[in-house]
Amino acid sequence: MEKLLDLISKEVMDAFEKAGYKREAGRVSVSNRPDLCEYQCNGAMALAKECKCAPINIANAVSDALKESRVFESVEAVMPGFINMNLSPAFLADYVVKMSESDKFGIDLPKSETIIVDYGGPNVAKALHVGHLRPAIIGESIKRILKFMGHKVIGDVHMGDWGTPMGLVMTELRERKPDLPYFDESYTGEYPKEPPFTVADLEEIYPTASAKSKEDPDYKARALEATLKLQNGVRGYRALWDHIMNVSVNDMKRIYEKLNVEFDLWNGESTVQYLIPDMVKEMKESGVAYESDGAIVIDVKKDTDTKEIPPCIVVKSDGASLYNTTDLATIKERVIKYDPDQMIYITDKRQDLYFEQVFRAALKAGLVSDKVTLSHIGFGTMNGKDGKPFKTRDGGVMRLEYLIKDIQDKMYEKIKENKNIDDVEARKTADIVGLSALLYGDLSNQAVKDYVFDVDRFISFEGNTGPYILYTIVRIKSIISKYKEQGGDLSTLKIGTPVNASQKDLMKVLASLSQTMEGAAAELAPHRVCAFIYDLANAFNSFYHETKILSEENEARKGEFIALINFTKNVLEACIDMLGFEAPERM
RNA sequence: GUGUCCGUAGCUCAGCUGGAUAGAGCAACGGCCUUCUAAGCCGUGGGUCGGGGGUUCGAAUCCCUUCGGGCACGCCA
Repeated sequence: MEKLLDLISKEVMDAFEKAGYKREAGRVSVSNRPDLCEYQCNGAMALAKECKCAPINIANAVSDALKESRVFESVEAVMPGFINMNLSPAFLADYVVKMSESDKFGIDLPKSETIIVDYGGPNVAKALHVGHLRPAIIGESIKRILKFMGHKVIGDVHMGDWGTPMGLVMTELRERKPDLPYFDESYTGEYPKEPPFTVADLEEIYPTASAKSKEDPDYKARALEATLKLQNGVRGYRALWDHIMNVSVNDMKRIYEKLNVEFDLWNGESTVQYLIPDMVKEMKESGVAYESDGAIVIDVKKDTDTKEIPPCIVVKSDGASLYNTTDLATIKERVIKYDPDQMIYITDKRQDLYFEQVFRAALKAGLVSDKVTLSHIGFGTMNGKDGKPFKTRDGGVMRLEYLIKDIQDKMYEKIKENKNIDDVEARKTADIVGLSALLYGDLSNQAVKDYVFDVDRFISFEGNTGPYILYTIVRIKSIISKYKEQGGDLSTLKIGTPVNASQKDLMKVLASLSQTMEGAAAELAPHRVCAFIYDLANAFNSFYHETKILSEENEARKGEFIALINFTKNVLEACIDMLGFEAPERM
């Protein structure tokens, strides 16, 4: 379906043409003066100079040409040259009915693309912490938005699973349990199926090892040696690595699941190691990569640059690979395996320059064609109420699991205070509503900006929060289930012409969905979806208060109300699904 | 130093492909529950859109400049 604003614009453009002016001037926007009109066109004023006539004359001519239009209820030219319009209720109703009867609410889907979203970026053998929250939920939401828009989207968690940390863990493990068969290079038998450690062990081992290596050069040397053995495929070390991966990945999945975050690929740095030697060789042979200060680099400067862009280092001077190397190899692998149209990376915005370098290097080295869009969404820092990066009370880094639990516990307390319900249901509701608070609190901000993480504000039922949105949905669900109890049948209902102002407002908000989704998808901006559902929830609540729905005596009209709120609910639910949460039945 | 992002109400944030009186929420104050969930709705007060120039009929929005802050700038990720 054509977007509502486009339909209206077309109508006004025709009128401009009919009145003898160029049609481009007929672009319509939502009014910024709702007290005066619903939609406005400012084209007459822009046109005035070039036509050498008063803008009001143009506006008058155009509004005359629109007198017969069935799209508008009223059209008025106002000084100095605004054209103010109100939509015909019947036209609006017709539009919303068509939306409700169409697949995807009548949104015109773009050409379907294959898009890889690279987000998450956790490190194996380390507990997920608050720093992993934003990439996970922003990435997840972007993935869901793009999926909704009909794209084939592949989410890749892309773990840090191949560097020195792995060697550190193995070294510490060897200190503690030197007799394990993994460290016996003469051992040829099967290795145990059970890992020689638990997640809890792992999470304690890494910081210990990391601290030791900083103090003890000898220990550090052993860790590097272990890393090398792993990377060279020494059998015992590989087997041990598999254990670490299994234990760690299972735990990550458990936490990500709490956030409703799901990945299609559990790839990481290790995944593309096999591609690196040939890739580097080809880069050197073709001449794009050359030696500089002992390292292998690719120049990525451009004449148009306004700043100095340092070369992209592909191989370190000690011959080892680094983050850049695996990222380049990953691009190569993705092109071969998935032939994507886009790759989107979600990381901290501090990596802006880094990704610029990698993207240029990938293009220059021919790993990817210029038809493929490579983009980096850099998000800002999550700050505490003091405006400084979020820390626990004692100044440490909070584990993600605790952060989630904390917000869900607080929600539980709040629910128990307000409602008299049993613990099991309260707990279940608290988990759902708490998650909405966490996700919405983050996603409602523009991703690039730093934001203040304020649990008390997020879990509030008032204002622009997740719980408020859910409350609205639950309210609708409650009305609908009562309607059904009274013998109503939803399947026969159809949205009707609005009978009051708030109903019309609600329908106008609904009709702007495609505009919102197009923008959110183009800008990869979940906060646009948040802004939309907040508007929609507000519009519904106003309608709810102005209109008695179930006690409406006119049965046909009651049915039209129910159809409208049911559609509203469907849109709200689709939208919160794109943000990564869902609504409970009651709250 | 160079580059980049940000600066909007007391607080937290929208708005930024230029339009009429800059919007929400929180906090403050005042109304609205015998009736669909008051976790709601309606209303009041609160702003030199960091400052200064410029472009334009018109600028929070575009350009320049300046101040303040965050961040990044070759072997970390």
